[in-house]
Amino acid sequence: MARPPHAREKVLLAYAQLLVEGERAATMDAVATRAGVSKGGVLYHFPSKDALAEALLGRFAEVSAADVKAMQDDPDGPVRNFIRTSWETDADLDPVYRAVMRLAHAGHEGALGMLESLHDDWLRELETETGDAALAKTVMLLGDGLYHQASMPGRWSQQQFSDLDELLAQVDRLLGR
Amino acid sequence: MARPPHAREKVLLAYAQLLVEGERAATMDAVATRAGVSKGGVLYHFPSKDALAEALLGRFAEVSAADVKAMQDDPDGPVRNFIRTSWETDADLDPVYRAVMRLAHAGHEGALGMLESLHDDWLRELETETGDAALAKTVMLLGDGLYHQASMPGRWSQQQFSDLDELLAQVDRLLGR
DNA sequence: GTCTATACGGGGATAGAC
DNA sequence: GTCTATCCCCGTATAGAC
Repeated sequence: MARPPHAREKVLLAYAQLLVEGERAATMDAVATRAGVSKGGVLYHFPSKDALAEALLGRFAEVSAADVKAMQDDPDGPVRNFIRTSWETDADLDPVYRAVMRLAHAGHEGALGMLESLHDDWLRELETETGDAALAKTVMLLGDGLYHQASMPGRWSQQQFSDLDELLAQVDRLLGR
Repeated sequence: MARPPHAREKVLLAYAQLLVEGERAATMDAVATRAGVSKGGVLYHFPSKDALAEALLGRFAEVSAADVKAMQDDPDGPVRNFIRTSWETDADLDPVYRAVMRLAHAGHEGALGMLESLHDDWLRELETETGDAALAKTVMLLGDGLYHQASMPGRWSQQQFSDLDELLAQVDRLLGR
């Protein structure tokens, strides 16, 4: 957090947004325009495009750690927390997660590694609650499915399920509750 | 099918492969090299890069129609067929599907539309078998989860489940079988 | 039908003014 | 700390030879 120069923050945000719209759309020029600064201004804060990606990954590390913590602390348990946060799209993690996913799709090794690591953390929590590896993996798959749908640009099948409860009912069924 | 000039086929295949490795990697130059022809050779068969994308979508229409048909005709029923084919990665559809997904991620409208349409077809078949819309959507989500994992470059969590049977057992449980 | 040569545009990055 | 000007590389596409 730590109040960094406001412009830097806006640039990073613009970069993340543009990534979600398509990795190709995230040019230095487009980032500058959206952030309301000039190309040179962007390059001042981030000396290269890769520096921009690294900064995004740093942000990702922060929010994903917080996400795992929230999963552990949720009174409803990790499974329900996981399904809920995979469903909701306005969480802290979501926009950053989707941006990093684009980087991974584009072949960025660091992005790929961090996603895998978060994936592992999630799975560990799910296994802890369910005590059943196969079951945990199945819940994981449901979350991945939601992210798959969310990863599409535009408004792909936005409302597959009418609401979160309809989906949670299915999860309960799977858990034999 | 119809035996088109062999080179054309090789070019299209190379393009699809490169797309999966990363949309940015699929340059005309890279396609030419992988297909074993020159840049000019590629441009002879496909007058523009967009023509290459259109040809891929045409191929996708063919194999996805065949996929839905196979789903309907499978003696095990649409659900098991869907889960099995989402799990397996060597099917006819798979490489083309993944390539088109990259195009969609890059913001290609046509690719997005065709994926949505196939998605709708799948869902209809699942609903027909289960007679339960929410259940069908849940199965759909599992398949999407598998594709999400498969959509990552490299060997992301290649074997989440040790084998297909472990996953099918979970599906049976969900269906109450 | 396939290749070489080349024109053209866009994106990343540097230098230096303000 | 932010901007303008500029260079260079790479990717697409055209022209035309073989």
